[in-house]
Amino acid sequence: MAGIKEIAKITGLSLATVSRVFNDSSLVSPKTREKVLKAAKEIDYRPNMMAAALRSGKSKIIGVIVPEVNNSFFSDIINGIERVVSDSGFNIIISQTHEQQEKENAALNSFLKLNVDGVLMSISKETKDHTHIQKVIDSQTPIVFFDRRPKLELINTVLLNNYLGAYIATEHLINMNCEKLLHIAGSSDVSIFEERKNGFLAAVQKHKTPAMVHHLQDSKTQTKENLKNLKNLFEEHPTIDGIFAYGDEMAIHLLNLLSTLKVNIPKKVKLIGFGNANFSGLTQPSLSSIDQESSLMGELSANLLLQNLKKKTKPTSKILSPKLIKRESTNGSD
Amino acid sequence: MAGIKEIAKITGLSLATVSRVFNDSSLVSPKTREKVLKAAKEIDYRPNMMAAALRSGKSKIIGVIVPEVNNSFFSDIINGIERVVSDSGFNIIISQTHEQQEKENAALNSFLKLNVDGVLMSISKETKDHTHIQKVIDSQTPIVFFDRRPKLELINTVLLNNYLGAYIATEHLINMNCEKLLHIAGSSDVSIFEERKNGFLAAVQKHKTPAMVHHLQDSKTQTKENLKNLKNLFEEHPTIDGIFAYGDEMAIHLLNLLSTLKVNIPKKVKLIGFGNANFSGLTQPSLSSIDQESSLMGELSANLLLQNLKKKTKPTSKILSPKLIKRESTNGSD
DNA sequence: AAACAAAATGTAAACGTTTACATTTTTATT
DNA sequence: AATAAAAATGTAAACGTTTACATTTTGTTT
Repeated sequence: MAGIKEIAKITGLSLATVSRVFNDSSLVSPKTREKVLKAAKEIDYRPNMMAAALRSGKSKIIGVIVPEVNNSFFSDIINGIERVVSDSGFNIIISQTHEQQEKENAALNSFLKLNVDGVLMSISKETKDHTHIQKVIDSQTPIVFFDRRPKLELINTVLLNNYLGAYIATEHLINMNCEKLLHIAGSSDVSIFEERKNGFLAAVQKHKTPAMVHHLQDSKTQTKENLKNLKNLFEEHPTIDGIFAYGDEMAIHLLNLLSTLKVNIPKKVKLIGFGNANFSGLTQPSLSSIDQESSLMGELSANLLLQNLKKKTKPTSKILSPKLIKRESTNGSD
Repeated sequence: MAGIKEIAKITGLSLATVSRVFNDSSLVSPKTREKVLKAAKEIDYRPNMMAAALRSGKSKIIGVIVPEVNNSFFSDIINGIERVVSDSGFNIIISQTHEQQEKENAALNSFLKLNVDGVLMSISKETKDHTHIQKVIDSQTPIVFFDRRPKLELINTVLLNNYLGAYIATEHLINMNCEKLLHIAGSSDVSIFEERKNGFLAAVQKHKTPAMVHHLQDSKTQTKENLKNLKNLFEEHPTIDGIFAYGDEMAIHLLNLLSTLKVNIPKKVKLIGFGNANFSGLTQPSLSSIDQESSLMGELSANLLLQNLKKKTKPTSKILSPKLIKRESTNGSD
């Protein structure tokens, strides 16, 4: 008995007024409010969120789903979300999908059972079926998608302009006097990778720069198969002098591969990645990349969700613009 | 009305038996159990965890506190925790402290309000005051500390033998024929860094190897101040041929610094870090390090907590043994 | 000071489960 | 077949809040 009831007894007030102090404060007089807060402090009152959630239907919990927490992009997003959301007294509960649809379903199910007030998520690469997402939408739980969206209508999204990012990256290579470009493309099943490829193609076409695209055999970046193929590629096309990789991790592997092939970066070949991962500034040479404004993405998503929690607004779509980060890997003078 | 009551009505059973089907299943006959499950599927029943939590006092939520999620060590731990805990039907809720005591307090407070069944945490570097932790302990909520522990008695801990890790790392340098060693030490306020330093000192003493320890001025690794000091250090002591850095990120900075000083790693100087971060295999040369068995640490912590949830056991302390990861930075012949 | 409106407080039911306790049904024992 | 024991089910209160509605208090206007 260390609850609201206790405070009511101490102060001689009713449950209702005490409760109101902690919620809709405007309806209670300053004196009683003070009395209640004093008593609350005295008994070290901690509201029972479960009880409040049950009665009010609002859990004050926001569910966040990311593919992987150990990924600087997503953890920056989480930081952005936290910053916005914790000020409003919400708790966030994070689940990882590890890019598996099954885990995504499980996470959403847990969220519904926990009665989360809203969901922020980036769908997994593997996700094809959207019935579980539809279930969330049907349950009237507001949901905002960031970075990756499902192919559904009328949803809230905060996305990066991947096409533009790739375009900028490619133009940067061209500006640095590259004359024969290569794009290492990510899985064409993933729409953001497709957009990056398209941005690359648009830029080379615009500038009439000779270019080629290489698709990896294996979706895992660092397989022997992939590296062997790449090695062959470079040997067959020695005139390549600019590479745009679909992601920073891939770019780092290229950095290492080219180094073993005694190809100097950036003198002989310039290289740019995508994502501006936390390790991209640490390599040697440091890696030029495209920054995704990840923490801003988190903040915007969270704000959009909070807005939806207040009152159902019509579906909104925000598109962020990526930024070029110039580092050593594209910076060599000849 | 899509709850247990609905199912009771459909099946003609009482609330109690229906509830029992979803909990203490042994007390209900196979036939009725089947009937209930069928009805549950029919109406797509989703238990309301808030109600269950309120009544039973068990939230089925475990709170996890880490300094930073964007850190391969801690996210590996989280993965380990998830693996163990999700099988048992628990949800985990993750909070970051960003190494700030204030955020740690806030997180623990939220956890108590949410009535978490247990807490898994690594205290922040900044934490000096333990009253908030004591509050959790007093509230009878089981708690397990991993990697970093507060200076409190009678607590559950899962720790790494940092002393041993440092010892192994140092011995490895000596085995690779280093004759003058340097340790770049982390803040002496943090006990794990102190242990690493002690391990280093023990190893050089044992092998009678000349050695020195450098303490950074600024706790942030990559400040100009620090780099300048290090540069001076190397110029004053050109005979140094083996370095043990207190962490991998620091080691990478050294890698870059030495490279600009035209000092070849590993031919001239051998370098080893600590932590086996996700980027350590990606640098050039790749970085030798000490692996912390992070995901095992997560699993053990989670198991210990689950055990405590079942029945209050007496405080346990587990110590994990780190493993040497040999890579190029210590592997040069000559 | 009467009449009314606005502000503050109170009463009691409700949220959806779990669970102690009571009752009924089934099974086993004689 | 009677009895006891075990298994299955039922009854109803309780968990700690919130909130619709009712009531009382305070302030304002005439």
